[in-house]
Amino acid sequence: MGYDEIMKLFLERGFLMPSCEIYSDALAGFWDYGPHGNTVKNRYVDLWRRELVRRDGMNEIDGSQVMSKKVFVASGHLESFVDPIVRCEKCGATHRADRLLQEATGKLVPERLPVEQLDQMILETGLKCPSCKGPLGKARRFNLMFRLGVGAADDDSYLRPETCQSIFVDFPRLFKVMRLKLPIGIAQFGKSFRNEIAPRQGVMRLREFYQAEIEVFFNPEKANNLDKYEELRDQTINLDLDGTLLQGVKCSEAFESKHVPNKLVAYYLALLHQFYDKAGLDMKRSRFRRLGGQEKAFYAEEAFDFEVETSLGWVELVACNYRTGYDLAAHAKVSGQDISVLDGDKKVVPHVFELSMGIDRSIYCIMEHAYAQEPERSVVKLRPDLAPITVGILPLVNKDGIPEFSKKIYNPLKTRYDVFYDESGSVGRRYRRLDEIGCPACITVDYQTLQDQTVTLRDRDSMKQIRIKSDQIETTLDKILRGEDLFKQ
RNA sequence: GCGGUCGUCGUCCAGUCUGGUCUAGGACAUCAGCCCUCCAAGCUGACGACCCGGGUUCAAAUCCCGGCGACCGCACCA
Repeated sequence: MGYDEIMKLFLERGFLMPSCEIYSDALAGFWDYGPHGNTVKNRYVDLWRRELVRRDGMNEIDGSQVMSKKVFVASGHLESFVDPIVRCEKCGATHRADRLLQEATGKLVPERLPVEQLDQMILETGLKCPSCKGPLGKARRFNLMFRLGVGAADDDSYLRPETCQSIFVDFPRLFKVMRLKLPIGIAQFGKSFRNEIAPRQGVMRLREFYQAEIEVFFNPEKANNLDKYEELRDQTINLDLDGTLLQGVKCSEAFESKHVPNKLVAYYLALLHQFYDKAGLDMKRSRFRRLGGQEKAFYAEEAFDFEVETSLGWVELVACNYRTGYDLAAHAKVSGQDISVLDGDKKVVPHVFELSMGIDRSIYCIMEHAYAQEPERSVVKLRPDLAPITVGILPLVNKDGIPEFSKKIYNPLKTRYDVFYDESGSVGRRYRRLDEIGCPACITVDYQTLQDQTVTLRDRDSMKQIRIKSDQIETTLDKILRGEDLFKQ
């Protein structure tokens, strides 16, 4: 199913809407989650907590979104999270100054060259606009961070462009007071902000977006000394190495053939593969793509993007970056604090391997993979514990005491599950509506219920029905949420 | 940011070229009622829109300008 169908479903069924929609000056790249979208997001994050954070014994924090200027001096974002651009004075086209010069001179032009030097080079080479041969204006740096003025003094600060900087600056205290030992993962779910020049494609590129980031701190001398690696050594992943796709590579093979730098990286790639499998992605359409030198972030020594294939092409869901000691060393230098920690009896500056997950796009891709257009209906085959509604309670008819009995069933379930009570229209219509938002189960109260206290339980995917005792509803729902298939014949 | 295409009920479409008959029409969806013993049935009724601002005109959904947004292409994507 395609992007248009999914976005239509999102807009029509209360998953998502453009932020500030009713105003004419609404900005691109900002979206609000509606009730169903919000529930799916919360449930997705819960899955992330269960299957990555808790499973691996990580610590989760929640840092502030506004951070001081020096954080980004240290992180390199003030200097490097920029594009040097020049604008043509005649046709108005914007170009990357460094790339233009590189093309014209054939020499390497570092991206971080001061703008004065770029201007000088443009003057010397007599560079003109490649589109219209018009004169070029002054080069300037466009920083993708949102700047804020805090307090009456209007102190420079920034909305964080990635959640992980909170983890790095909090790390020294966390390590001490939480009695942490290397290797240790610190995780965070929250908002990040990037002033994209041209946000596109709905939630795929946002200016304000959710990330779930995991920073694994480890002793670089012990990157191959990891007991839990054995648990996942046979887990297979798909690796894309410079355009060559290796499908079904065992974690152990990936390490032994040196496709990944160490056991720790192999283990976390395998763990992430398992996570998305559980989240319901079609893993046959997934890969870890090793990034070449040009593509990597400025802080990454090795990088693998976890990507899935969708109607929009391959979409990056998680950047897996081996950041080395870059971040902690930089924060140590700029802050003047000692950020090294004790590992055994040796002081080390830990290295970092990160799993930087885009939440909004993950949810989009899971929905797209789960959406099926069947001849008679649209159905989203979400795994039950990600569904916005777990169960619908439907009286078959609106008379003879059936609604009353249905409400008796509904009321005690309300506080434990996401339940939806619906008595309007035909029962078939109500099934269809719930299918379309991914609700895995419906309970229908009929005349037999009044006789023997049984209700029908209807399965979203097969549309089959079984009868269960009404006092068995909660245990049955718990089974469904655990992923048990009660409708197999 | 640039270029192209476009913007009408929740959704899809008619109306725009050729200004007035548009008090903006239809279908689907939604809501209420009737009916109703399990997969979008039927009947009755209701709710509901010209993206925003300015201009031209006796008169603007319709023509012009600007803004915002969407899509496609370019560029960008730490």
